[in-house]
Amino acid sequence: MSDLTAVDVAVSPETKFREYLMTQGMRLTTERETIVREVFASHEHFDADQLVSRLNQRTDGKRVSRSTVYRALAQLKDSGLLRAVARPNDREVYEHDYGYPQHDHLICKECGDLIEFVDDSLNEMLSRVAAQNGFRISAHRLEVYGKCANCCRPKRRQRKTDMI
Amino acid sequence: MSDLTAVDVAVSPETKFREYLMTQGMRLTTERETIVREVFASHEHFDADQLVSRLNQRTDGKRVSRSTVYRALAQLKDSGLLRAVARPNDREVYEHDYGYPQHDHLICKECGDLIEFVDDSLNEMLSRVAAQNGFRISAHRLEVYGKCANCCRPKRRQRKTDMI
DNA sequence: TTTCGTGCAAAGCCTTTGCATCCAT
DNA sequence: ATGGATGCAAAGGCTTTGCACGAAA
Repeated sequence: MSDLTAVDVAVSPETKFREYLMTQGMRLTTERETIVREVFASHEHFDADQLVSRLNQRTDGKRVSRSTVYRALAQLKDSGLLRAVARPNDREVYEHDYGYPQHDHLICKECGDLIEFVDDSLNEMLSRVAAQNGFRISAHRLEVYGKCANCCRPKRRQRKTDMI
Repeated sequence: MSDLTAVDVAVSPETKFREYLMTQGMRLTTERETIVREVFASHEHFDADQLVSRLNQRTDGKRVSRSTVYRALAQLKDSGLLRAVARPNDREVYEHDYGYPQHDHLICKECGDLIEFVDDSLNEMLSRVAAQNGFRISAHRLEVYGKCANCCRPKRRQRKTDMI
């Protein structure tokens, strides 16, 4: 992800997941633990398929079936550990919703890059609008589409990370 | 839709659609014309399936196949006449993007109602963020999830349009 | 005639689910 | 022993596409 600062959290994702599962009469199985760890091993955005691939590449034999991954993703979302942020290619894209500050995204239509940003005035605006409509907000999703700085500039060839 | 005021437009949706199609070397066929008219006959949000149903209920024999509807929706989107606004039940939901002011939505998780709103500070914020990131915005989608006024209040039974 | 469009049915794609087997308590 | 969990394969649900026929220029 970008340069947003991680937030201090009291307990690890595994623990938080276990606590959630317990409230649902479920257990933190080996598979589910493997998945949470893999999910929180990196701050990148990912979709179900990418997660499955990452799990399949493991050499420690801790593979998990696709079904279990999908089931776990739903549980991670319900537990507040993950959040669905976009659906670029008809695939749900997830990101950490635990230990990470709330933010929104600029989405480049050319290279698909997701740029995170935070702006307080958005929340002020949302509160105002909610009040005006007697609406009780539980969440929001703001996706800003366009062209990122890199894709905007005149290109000889496309350069990914420039300025070396 | 809600109480947003329609914007004056120079040409009809049909005309605008025809113009777009011509630039693509396509024609405004009877089917496509039937679809644009049906789409712009009402300001409600709709999904592909609802549009197909509306077209199937016609008694004037002007029915259109599902494939053609899907193809036309893509063209209407490309032409700037329609915009995809949400995807509540895995169905893409569309609304008019022509002759209607730009706005965003409060989406009630209980009853599924879409409430439109406009707030200038959002655009100010977006411009600022875009500038900071060297990002060129082409569009945005803001979905605010929660509970609408109607669903919030203590209910004996659920009432749709109250206060009679 | 030639190109574009339509309709039908089949295929695609991501995701969900039925079901038999397994595992931990 | 027992209820939840996993994996596989099949089913689902929306959307897209191949293809032959039809219509307009």
